[in-house]
Amino acid sequence: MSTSPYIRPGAEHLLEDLNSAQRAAVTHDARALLVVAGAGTGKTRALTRRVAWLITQGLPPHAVLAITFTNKAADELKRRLVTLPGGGGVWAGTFHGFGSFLLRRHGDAVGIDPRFTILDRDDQLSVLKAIYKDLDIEKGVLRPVDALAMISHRKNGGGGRPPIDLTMPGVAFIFDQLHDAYVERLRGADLLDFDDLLLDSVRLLEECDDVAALYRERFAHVLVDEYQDTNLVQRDLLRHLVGPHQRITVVGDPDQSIYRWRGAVVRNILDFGEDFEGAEQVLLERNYRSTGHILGAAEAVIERNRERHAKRLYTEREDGQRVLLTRCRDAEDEGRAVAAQVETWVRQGRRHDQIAVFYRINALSRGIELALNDRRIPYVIVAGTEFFQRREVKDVLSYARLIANPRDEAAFTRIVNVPRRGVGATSIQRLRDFALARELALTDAAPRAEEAGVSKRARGGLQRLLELFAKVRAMPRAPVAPILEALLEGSGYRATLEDSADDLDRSRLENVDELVAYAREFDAKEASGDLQSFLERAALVSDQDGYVGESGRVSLMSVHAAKGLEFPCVLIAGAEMGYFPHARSLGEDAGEEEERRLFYVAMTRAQDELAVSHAVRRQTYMGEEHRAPSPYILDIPEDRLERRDLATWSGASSLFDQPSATGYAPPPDDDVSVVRETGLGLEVGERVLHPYFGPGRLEEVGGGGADARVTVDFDVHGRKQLLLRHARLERLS
DNA sequence: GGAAAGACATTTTTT
DNA sequence: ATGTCTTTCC
Repeated sequence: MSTSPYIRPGAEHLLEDLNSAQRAAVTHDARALLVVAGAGTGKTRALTRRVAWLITQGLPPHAVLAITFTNKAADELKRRLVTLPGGGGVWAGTFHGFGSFLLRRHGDAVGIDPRFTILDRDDQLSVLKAIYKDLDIEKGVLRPVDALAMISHRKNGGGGRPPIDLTMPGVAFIFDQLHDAYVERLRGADLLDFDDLLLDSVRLLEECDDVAALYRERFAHVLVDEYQDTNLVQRDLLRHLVGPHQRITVVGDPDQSIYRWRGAVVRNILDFGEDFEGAEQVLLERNYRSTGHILGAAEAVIERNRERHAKRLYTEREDGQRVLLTRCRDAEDEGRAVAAQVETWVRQGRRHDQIAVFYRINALSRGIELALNDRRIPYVIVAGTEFFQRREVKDVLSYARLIANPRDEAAFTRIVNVPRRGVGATSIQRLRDFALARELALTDAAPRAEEAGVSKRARGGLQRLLELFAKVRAMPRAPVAPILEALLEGSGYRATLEDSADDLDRSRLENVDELVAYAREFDAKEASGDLQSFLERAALVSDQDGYVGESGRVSLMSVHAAKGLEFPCVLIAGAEMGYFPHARSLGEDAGEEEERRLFYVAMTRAQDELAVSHAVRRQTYMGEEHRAPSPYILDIPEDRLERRDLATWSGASSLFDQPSATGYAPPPDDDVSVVRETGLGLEVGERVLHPYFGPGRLEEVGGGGADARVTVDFDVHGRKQLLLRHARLERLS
């Protein structure tokens, strides 16, 4: 391992409080460096320090490109660098932000109007739905959401499972039509979706040598955080950006790759050495975050994955409390158990904001919220419906988008009749048909509404809307807040909310005001910020960017939202088959491995205390289901667990008042004729016993070796597919 | 064209 | 159980 030969004066303090592996990561002079940083090993710290280090070694800050997963991470990085001389010049942002940056400047070289608008998922769906109507396509054969998923899948360069089955009769034909129309529609209206931001950036660098040369010249060192969650297009972007004389550093942890469904490929980080010549790596394995029991339990879970990078985390912390595993009768019980546990921790001196509850799917928050409300425990939901996704906020932004880009069809459709101005579905469709036939943008068709056969009433509404746009377009593009105000007043949007008797509209009005306040703040802070950069900011902020610690409340969030965070006390709810792993991932190895990583990510957020709960029965929209505990729990060594059972019949609810209830018998150990690793000794038709599902009949054995999977028809729980490796089946003779 | 009532499907995670 | 889409009626 080679490190820099000498240290410039003044840089030593950057290394003082680092361990030797971290130092190596910070000072390494490899052309391409992969830092594999396990959970809680000081990854962000190493990355920030490395940037600082490079700068103190003489690299000009503006020659540094730092790509992070969220805007929050980028802001954090910038904040820390500001203290360095010239540190403010670093370009830090997300992949999508960088793509947007490139295309705004050079998009015209590849036929993209630099005034393009960024479409989020909602907008994409509305464009697609309009296409269904225009092309007279039934939604029955292929749902818009699935078509969209497939479009995105294709844009991301395939990889993994296609979201829809194109071999189904008629599907491929319809999909092709939708796909082509979608692409064409976006291009025609200067709209880019998230995927386009990356894809077109790659195209730009590929096709325009001078642009590529310009940025290869400018960025001498590229750093990427959370590399395990990059997709193929992002990797290509980096490869085009990083020429032979540049350096690249990527940081990540393959065990925390949890965005496969969005196109991320773990192989990116595993294959880093092949993608970037002369790559070297540094392993960060010392965990500073968790107690021995928590880390040991998490490691035991993740070890079972096959596709991983060899590493073994260790901690020098005490073992601490065992992982508390609570078996609950149903969701209601689980909610109460969670609330009781929060109270216990608070009694022991924890603050509410030191506690977090994680779940696999957002829908699970409901039951927990109810229970916390019952006990008057303050909480905050992280993510959920995010501010910029709210209907009213999107409405106002759509107005603003039409000022910036008059051809923004998605925005036009959204607000043309909000508030009501007599332009209903029929009028919109007439207008659209008219525009389509003449290859016009919707807004260009609007003045010719009469030709399009739009009714007189609707024409009046359109007229008023167009006048508003003309008026506001005459305003300067900065500051932003007055533009929003003018739109709110001129459209009657605010007045409609103010006059409404609906409670919901009340809070909508507040959100609208909050948006204006946000714009004011933007105006004050961003000296060069105009409407376009404001809209860009609004389009590219993520849920995770909104998280604030120190709220004095318990945090509730999905495991995905928890990525990158840490809490002294963590509860994981719903640790059951169906959630961990999620039902939809079953039957696909890569998917199941990701589910395990997800559980691992959840566990490793915890610093001091970790509690896991599962319910044996759960109410779904189809009725009541029996739930087996998550197989991942079975992988936690018994001596790191403390079990509690609230599902036995005798006085379960009284147990809430005595948290130290006695445990139930652990599942039988693998002694008697337990079959693992291979299917040897088990035959189809045989009766078998599963520790949680109970007795059943073996119906099918598929695959071989460690990947063998079996189908068992359980007497009580019905037919299940299991990975033999994890199933712990016993023969019942 | 619009509001209200009813049908309907819907649940993974989101830059 | 909820929110979204469709139908129905004014």
